[in-house]
Amino acid sequence: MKKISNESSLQVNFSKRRSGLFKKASELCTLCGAYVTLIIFSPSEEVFSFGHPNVEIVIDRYLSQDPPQNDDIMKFIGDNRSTTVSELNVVLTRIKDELNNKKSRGSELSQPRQENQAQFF
Amino acid sequence: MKKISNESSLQVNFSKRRSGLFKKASELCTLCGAYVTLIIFSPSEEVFSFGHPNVEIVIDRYLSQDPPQNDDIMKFIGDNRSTTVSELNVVLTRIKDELNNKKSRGSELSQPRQENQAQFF
DNA sequence: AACTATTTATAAGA
DNA sequence: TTCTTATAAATAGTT
Repeated sequence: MKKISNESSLQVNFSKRRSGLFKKASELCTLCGAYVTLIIFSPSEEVFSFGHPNVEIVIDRYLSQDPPQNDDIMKFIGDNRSTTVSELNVVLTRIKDELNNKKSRGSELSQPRQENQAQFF
Repeated sequence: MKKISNESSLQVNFSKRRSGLFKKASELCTLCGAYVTLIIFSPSEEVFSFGHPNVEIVIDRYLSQDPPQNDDIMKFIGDNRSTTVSELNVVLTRIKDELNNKKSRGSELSQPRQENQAQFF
């Protein structure tokens, strides 16, 4: 699985998959009572978001985890039955970036978390 | 579509759908080069997260939108081909909570956004 | 956890 | 874009 090169089919594909993702996210809330937030930026910087009960509450809860749970990534890998190599690459990229972030992080938002997380690495 | 009452089938269902959602989120990143974050809290408070390039970057970008785009919810509704009544309820709940949040909001994290958003309501 | 019948999502084309 | 439809994938229920 690789990035779609054709511009117009990328646009169509993005639109369809975005819809599908939001639908499944809301179904997970309804079916299981989960708290979920999903934020998507298109390649052209458009933002689309969903949150239950709302985006900010889930973000707040995520950022104020004490101590932060870093095993969530592992849970994802372990649970994903049919993960392909290229999908795992996405996850590995995330882990790499995550590790880099421990060392140099700039935004005001992330700052408060830095001290907490530092203990874990 | 309604919340699953049976505890063990809820657990199984949550596990399967969570995997599916993470897989689709990572596929959207790979296929379309989108920036995505997905945060899920299970009913038992476990947290699962995914982000590309990572969770914090997408959150930062979402929270620092200036001006914040409030039409994202409408885009979701307009785009979702086969949205059912119960799924729309989830969205409407979000809108309601969002509106409530404009009036009373407490957390440090959300505070900076409050002024920006107030102009929109 | 594995199997499978069924439903749903998606890609490609009109 | 929207609609159609063949194919692929996800899911629910079962064992």
